[in-house]
Amino acid sequence: MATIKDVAKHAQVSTSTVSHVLNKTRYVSEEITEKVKAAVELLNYTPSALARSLKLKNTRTFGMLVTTSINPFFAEVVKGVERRCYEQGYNLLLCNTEGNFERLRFNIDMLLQKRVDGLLLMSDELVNQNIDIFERHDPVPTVVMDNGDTGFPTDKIQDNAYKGGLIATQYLIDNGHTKIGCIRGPIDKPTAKKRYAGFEQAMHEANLNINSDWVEISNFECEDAAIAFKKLYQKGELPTAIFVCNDMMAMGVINAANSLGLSIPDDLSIIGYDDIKIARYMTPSLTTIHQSKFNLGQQAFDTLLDKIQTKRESDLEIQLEPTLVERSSVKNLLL
Amino acid sequence: MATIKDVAKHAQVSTSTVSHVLNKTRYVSEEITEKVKAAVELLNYTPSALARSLKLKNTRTFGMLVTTSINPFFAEVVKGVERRCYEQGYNLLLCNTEGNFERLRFNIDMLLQKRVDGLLLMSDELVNQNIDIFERHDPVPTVVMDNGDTGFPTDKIQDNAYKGGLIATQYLIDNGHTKIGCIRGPIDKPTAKKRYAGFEQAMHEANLNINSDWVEISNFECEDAAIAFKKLYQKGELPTAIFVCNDMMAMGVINAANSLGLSIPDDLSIIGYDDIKIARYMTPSLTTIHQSKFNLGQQAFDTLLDKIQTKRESDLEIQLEPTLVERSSVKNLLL
DNA sequence: GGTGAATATTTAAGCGCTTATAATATATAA
DNA sequence: TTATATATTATAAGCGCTTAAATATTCACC
Repeated sequence: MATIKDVAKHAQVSTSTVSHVLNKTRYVSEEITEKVKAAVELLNYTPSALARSLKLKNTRTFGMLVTTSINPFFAEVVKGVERRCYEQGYNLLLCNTEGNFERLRFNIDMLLQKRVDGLLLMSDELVNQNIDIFERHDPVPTVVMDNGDTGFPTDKIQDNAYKGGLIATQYLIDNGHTKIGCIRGPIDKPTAKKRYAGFEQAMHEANLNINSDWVEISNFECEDAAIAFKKLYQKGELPTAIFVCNDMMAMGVINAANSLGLSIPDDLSIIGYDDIKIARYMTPSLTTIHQSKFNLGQQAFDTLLDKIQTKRESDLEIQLEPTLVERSSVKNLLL
Repeated sequence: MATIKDVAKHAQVSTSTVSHVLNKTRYVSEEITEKVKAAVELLNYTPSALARSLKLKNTRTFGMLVTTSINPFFAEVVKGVERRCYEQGYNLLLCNTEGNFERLRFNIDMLLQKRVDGLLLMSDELVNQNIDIFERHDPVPTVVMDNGDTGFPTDKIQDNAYKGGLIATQYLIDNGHTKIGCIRGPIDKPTAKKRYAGFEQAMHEANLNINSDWVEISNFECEDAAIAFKKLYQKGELPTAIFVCNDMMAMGVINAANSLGLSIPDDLSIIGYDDIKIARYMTPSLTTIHQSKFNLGQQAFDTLLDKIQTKRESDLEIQLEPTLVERSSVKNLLL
């Protein structure tokens, strides 16, 4: 593989001149520029970003940690990040933690050895774990995309989960529902907690009781939500509406309800959360809380880039506001 | 940031000794090993993979190009690759082409500058385009995960799309359907072509006519498939079953059919292709052709790794066999 | 023609590693 | 005791780049 030296030799100039014409870092005469370019062409020269990075101390690469990129929610956020990377000439090293803390540690180690310029963390495993990894290394610019407490200072960008839960529940109430259930996320995940807190608050404000038979805990996945719903179903009387705390679970619930002979929204109304791309194409189309995942991704990237470029010391905290998307999975009981 | 020199100085040994204890590349006495490890601990030393790679001429990083990682099919394949990367201590640089050839070129350029050890290509933009990019650079071990002709020699790993189309259609026929339509993928995509060819063959073998009113071309996405179905619907008589050439399109079709007042599978049977994770949770659960995306990803990784480790010159071509997954979206007319 | 300023190019050090080779200390045999 | 083999560690070159400093060249002006 040709190096800058080979190019220099062929063009009969010094390596520094080659470097300067390649990077346009200072004036080089027309004649020499041409010679260099010809040599580059001839030798199929491709500069080594490795050597360059070693010298420059930056890699134009970000590392991103995600619980599982297979989940449409994460996938859409990653896409937003990746898009911005492309636009800004960065690359993305993507790692899944698959819910495994050891894997998180290992991946962060590798990313730091590869000297990524920054880190994007969207992995729950992080939260409330001892982050000695970050103490062990020099601090890398980081932005966390999660609602949890991280235990170390960092930029944070997140959806206003509390408000989202509130809006979702209020919408059900506004449609005349009073018997309202909830299939929520894990007890220990801050995002799940906040969405549920919004639910509680809305119920409280409307002077409605929360029937504990109608509250199930699940894990944000299709499969388990279907199971959770069946459990709820077997307890006897059904609520008329359920706030299912993310769209993937809503999909599982709709499927389970259907196979139990329930028609949505006629027998049971469902509202989801996230507005993943496929929500619109569920049957029935899912009414849900929209959070802009693409934006979340882009903003996270921009925040990170800003931190690096401006060497900002302070930590930013950005909240995105969720909005309601009305589709066909909630029945209006007042009509 | 501490370097190997700092560690050496603190441990009062040479850098070469430090390197050897870190990499276990030769015997170092117990005593000195301890001293080195203590210094590493003390200084929070993290070796620079950059410098290491520059010297060693390998990065333990693969680049992967994907049309769009948001598509569940791609996402699942990527996940398989990523899993394997983790297991083998590799990292993945993920790039989306978003259907843009310029972006493909640019990304490949970046990946090669970053000196990835290998390339995984699962991007349609590639096919039949002039791949001067690969001529311009030294050859990088590459595996293509697509049915298309690449125009340059490479390992290839793909699903037997023709057979999949055949199986899907035969299943509809075996269930008593004779009026069968197809919503297929783009004319110019080899995968789409092969799936459709399987459809044609099955129809032919069963002496069934293909009604051109019942064949629509779409683009493997929800949105457009919904539109395509509506077009088909407006033409008059409906088929009793449709082979929809991937699951995402099937989701769009089911949704569209529903909003037109059609019940699936009672009024219309649908079979999909891919068996993406959410297929089971569609309403009704989607009968489809399973191709092992996770396997596809893992095999692609393994093939690439093998190519590198064994310096294999010849090109491998692996076909994965699709299988039928029976669920609830196809009605048996014979009962 | 000689001078200094401005312009254009080269030299060489260094980024943080690995590793072939050299050097040194220690053990063994003659 | 000396020569030789063995075990352990150090020296130094080089991977492919960037860039400060040094050098060479051009040119205006007296």
